[in-house]
Amino acid sequence: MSLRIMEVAQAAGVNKETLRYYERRGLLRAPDRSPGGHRLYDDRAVQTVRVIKAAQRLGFTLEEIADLVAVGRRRGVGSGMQGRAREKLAEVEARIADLQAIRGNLVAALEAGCDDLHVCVTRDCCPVPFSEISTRSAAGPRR
Amino acid sequence: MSLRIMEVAQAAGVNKETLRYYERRGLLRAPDRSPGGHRLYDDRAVQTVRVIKAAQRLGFTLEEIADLVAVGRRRGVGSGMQGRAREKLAEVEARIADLQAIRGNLVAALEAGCDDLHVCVTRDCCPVPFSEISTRSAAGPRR
DNA sequence: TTGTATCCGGTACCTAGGTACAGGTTTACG
DNA sequence: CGTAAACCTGTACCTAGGTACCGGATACAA
Repeated sequence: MSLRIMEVAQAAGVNKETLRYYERRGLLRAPDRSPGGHRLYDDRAVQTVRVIKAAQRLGFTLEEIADLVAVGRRRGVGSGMQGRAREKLAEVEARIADLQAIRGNLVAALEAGCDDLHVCVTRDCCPVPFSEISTRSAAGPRR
Repeated sequence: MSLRIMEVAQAAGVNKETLRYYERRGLLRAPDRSPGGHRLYDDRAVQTVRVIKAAQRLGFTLEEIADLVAVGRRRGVGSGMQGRAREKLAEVEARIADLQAIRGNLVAALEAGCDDLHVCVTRDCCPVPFSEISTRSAAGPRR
């Protein structure tokens, strides 16, 4: 039994373009084709997509997932999943710490009744450490 | 005393292109110009940039900050900063909760010794709720 | 056979927050 | 006055993760 791209997409809850995109990115193996060139997936493909989406929710990027999938194809224990999960755990914990710092500043700003960015920064009423914050890591985008 | 674009950029710890970009985005007021067209900032500009960067670290997007700055120019209490901060606090808390769920799954996967994405999803050994996760909010990008 | 739904490959576009040229002025210094 | 550094505008490019559209081919139902 083979599945068309739209069937796989619907079953996995993604856009069909996303499947083509994953194939380009090396996340999905290229499926068989019909005589006319249409993709014919086996039903394991749906599960693979679900696994990819689950891994994204664990905080992995598509590039990392492509690595994991490639390693998984070489089979067996010791694929590196453990090590990568450990690294990812550290990242996630760092993000949580960042957000909690942000949360703390927001709560402080609310409690102090700050109501204007410029007033806050020029008066001393404001508990949000604008100058400290702004010199801490002054440039570069945050994720 | 007026400052050149590079002086402002260095003082605020950003790229000079970033200042032009903020001007385009409506975050910085267009400064005076020299007879030849060079930007001449007053020294309050440095502080404005620092405030923008601080607000970014509080979790606001540039668009939201542009709003806040515009509102701030209309002056006074009741600018909406409080309300917006409250909304932002709710968002930040939701993101923390998401990340803590992710963290929980990673810890569980590590403790159970999962070492392969496909094996985990097909066997019952794995505590990571792949199917539940993958049906929860199946499509759309995560931030 | 005709209609229409689906598919193909390739490419362009989207958000967010910038960064990097290119090619042409202006300013500052000696 | 000459020259080097800084500046100008405008546009293209970057990452991540897709989404949308194009012209043309294919598949399936009536």
